Amino acid sequence: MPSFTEENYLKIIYHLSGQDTAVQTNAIAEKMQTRAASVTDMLKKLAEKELVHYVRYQGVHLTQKGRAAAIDIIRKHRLWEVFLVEKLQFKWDEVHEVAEELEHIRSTRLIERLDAFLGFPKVDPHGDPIPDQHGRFSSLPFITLTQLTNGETGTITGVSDHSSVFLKYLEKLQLTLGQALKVIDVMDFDGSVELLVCEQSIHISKEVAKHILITKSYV
Amino acid sequence: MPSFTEENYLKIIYHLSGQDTAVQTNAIAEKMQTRAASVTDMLKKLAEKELVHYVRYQGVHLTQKGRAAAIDIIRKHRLWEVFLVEKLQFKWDEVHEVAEELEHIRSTRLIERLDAFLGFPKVDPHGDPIPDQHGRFSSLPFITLTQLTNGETGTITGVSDHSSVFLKYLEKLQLTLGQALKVIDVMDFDGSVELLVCEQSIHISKEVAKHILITKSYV
DNA sequence: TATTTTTTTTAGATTTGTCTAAAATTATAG
DNA sequence: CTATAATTTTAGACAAATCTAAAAAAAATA
Repeated sequence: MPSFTEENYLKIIYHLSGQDTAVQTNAIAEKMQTRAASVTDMLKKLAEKELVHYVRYQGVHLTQKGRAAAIDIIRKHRLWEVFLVEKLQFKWDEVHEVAEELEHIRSTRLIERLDAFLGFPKVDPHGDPIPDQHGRFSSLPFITLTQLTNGETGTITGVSDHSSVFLKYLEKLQLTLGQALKVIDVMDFDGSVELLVCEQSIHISKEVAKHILITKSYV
Repeated sequence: MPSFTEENYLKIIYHLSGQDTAVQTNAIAEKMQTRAASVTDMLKKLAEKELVHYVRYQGVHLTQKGRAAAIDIIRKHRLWEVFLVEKLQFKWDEVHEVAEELEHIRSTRLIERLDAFLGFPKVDPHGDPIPDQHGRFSSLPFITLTQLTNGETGTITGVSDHSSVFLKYLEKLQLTLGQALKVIDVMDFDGSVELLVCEQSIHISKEVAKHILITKSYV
């Protein structure tokens, strides 16, 4: 079984993986808050354990086994986040750090019973889908708010930045999960967006819009 | 803040501490499943951090600071055990290992909210008292079943062995928390005990009786 | 294509917690 | 009270995960 640290590497490699582009050493180093040399060392070890495919100077990608391990950690992380918000009254911007710790608890029975206790939730407090026992996502087709054009409407179903500052900012603007909105105008020069939310007009930057995930509605 | 391993040492030293007798290196080694040499190394480090008083060849005992840290871990361990039994339908013999992991999660907010969520329980599923935020126990005066004499009655309010085998055995005999019982006879030659439980007579060894904690009733 | 820059890897050291084997200390027994 | 036994500590080593500094490879630029 992978160590605590190995699990963190796998999770980060998973999140950095696009469709068949290899993940670079430096990218991992930045996310792990460590040095490239340390990453190289770890990649060799993970390759040894057949959790990643690794070719020197070419970056890595996960093997089947590595991906399964990563998804398992993500499952645990997201279930614990639901627990913290639903049962312990944490706010959506308070859960990340604690879930980072809880995700490493090793007990299959625990996580299956937690899942049942929570009523088999499909998404976490940020709208991210929770994989089932077999690692399958019931994935809703997300688009970002920047992909909506003038006059289109949708519902906020996720966010792609989990930092406390970002989430607190959204909350202040009432841009929380489930919120319906309409794009009034997208500014050409900077991509910022004017929205109609709760019958009020608000204005957000492109940077913010990029991290808000939408399910389009066709009214 | 102490490391994961340091926390385990503190907890074990706490459990091995009697009234002002120093705890021996070998005793710690046995509980930690490690070698005496490793324990010596760790004791030096804990002494450095002022978590224990340590004199070479004389054993250790906890400082105020060390005791507070140990009690904090015990509090977390026991609260998680209550959670596992009350909310996730674990049995009392299944919780120990998982709680050993959960007790190391570092979040004051988490543990205070968990406490509230559970309704501020006073004892864990084995009857052990749960210290409050300030490390205070609401300690009931326990005696062991071996201290009851012929004809005396009492209620099971705790156990001092948390192993799965022991707990499963008790369960089979219906010797669970809250169970009322009466001592019919204590055998002189081996200290084994004949009990009246649920209107049935059962016989248990001294070894077993020693680990059953009783609150005496005066009927 | 040759040169510079960026990225990645190697080599060697450090820290944490562990180990074995041997030495030192304390306890026990005749 | 000395000899033996048990306990504890030191010395030196190891594995995991990290680091710095320098070398190697790949990418970018002229």
